[in-house]
Amino acid sequence: MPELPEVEVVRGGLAPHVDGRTIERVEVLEQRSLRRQQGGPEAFARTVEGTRVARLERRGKFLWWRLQDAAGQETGQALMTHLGMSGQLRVRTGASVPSPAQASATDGTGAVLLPPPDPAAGEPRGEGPASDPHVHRRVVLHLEGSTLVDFVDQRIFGGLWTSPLVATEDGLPASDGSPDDLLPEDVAGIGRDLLDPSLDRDAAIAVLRTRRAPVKALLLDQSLISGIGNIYADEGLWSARTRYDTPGNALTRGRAVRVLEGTEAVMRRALDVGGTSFDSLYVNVDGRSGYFARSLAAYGREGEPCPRCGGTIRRAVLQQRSCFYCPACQRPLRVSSR
DNA sequence: TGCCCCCTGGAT
DNA sequence: ATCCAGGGGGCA
Repeated sequence: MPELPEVEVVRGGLAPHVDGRTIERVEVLEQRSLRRQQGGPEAFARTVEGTRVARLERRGKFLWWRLQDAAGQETGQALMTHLGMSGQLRVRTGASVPSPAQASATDGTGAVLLPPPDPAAGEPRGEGPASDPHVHRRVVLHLEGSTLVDFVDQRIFGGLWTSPLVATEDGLPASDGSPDDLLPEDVAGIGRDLLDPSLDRDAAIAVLRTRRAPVKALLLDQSLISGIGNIYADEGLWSARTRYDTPGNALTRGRAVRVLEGTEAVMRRALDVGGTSFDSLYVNVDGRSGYFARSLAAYGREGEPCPRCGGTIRRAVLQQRSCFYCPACQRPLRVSSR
């Protein structure tokens, strides 16, 4: 589900509910969701329980919670979250548990505020167990003030774990708005993302243009630039009239710039839409509702007309992932022999 | 740099 | 039954 804009929407929606709150208890319902935790669930609980949330930060698709102790000193550990393909973070507050009818109405949008499980009533709509988030709840974080954060993840590709903070290599803030240069060790190998003011675009473009791999593979490589997933890669490439399989070293500098700028623009638009469609009580974890229905030019539109030139959008496969592109206005490019 | 795998479903 | 799904890690 989530690429950078969706994760950022989650971060923004979650922050007011968790900032400054103590994580009193962690409840692990599915051990596989802690696969990446060193030392297992016990270490996870030990590192997280009793700490206070100092701040939420994000780089690319990684979202982490910086933790502090009761005295307000940071512990040097981050609570990592990655949503994988199907992960969601949902807030429940004791004061505002909606009726089952309200919960059903919000179900399709991925909005939050879940009622407690109600086995007697069942699902009032035709929503089967698979669309009932309770079925896929994997971890519950119990915060002070009757605030619960559910980690819901159908496919268990995402997860929660802890990672010690280290300094960035370049000494710059870890991400947009970071107060210092600390970031989780597990994020050290992840490139800065397109919303990060410290991203060195010239360097990224230079690297893109040295590689022979298809440009889409390079966009999806999180170590170079992070946050771009399958959808935004296709949309960014479409906006730059560039085919997914163009070798990186076939890109002119101008074209490489347009690919990155186009991808960034699509992400910012998605973020704007996501940002307006939820209020502070809802952490929207499903961009589909507001944004995807309308704005995608190519992704998922095989057989439909290209909104720019009227050509027919086609689907291809690269690295076991779908690529949607317009064969008419995204022309193949070859490395010029020179 | 490509393939395989990790998982659980929904759609066809 | 088969294919598909917005994630990434590990492997030759």
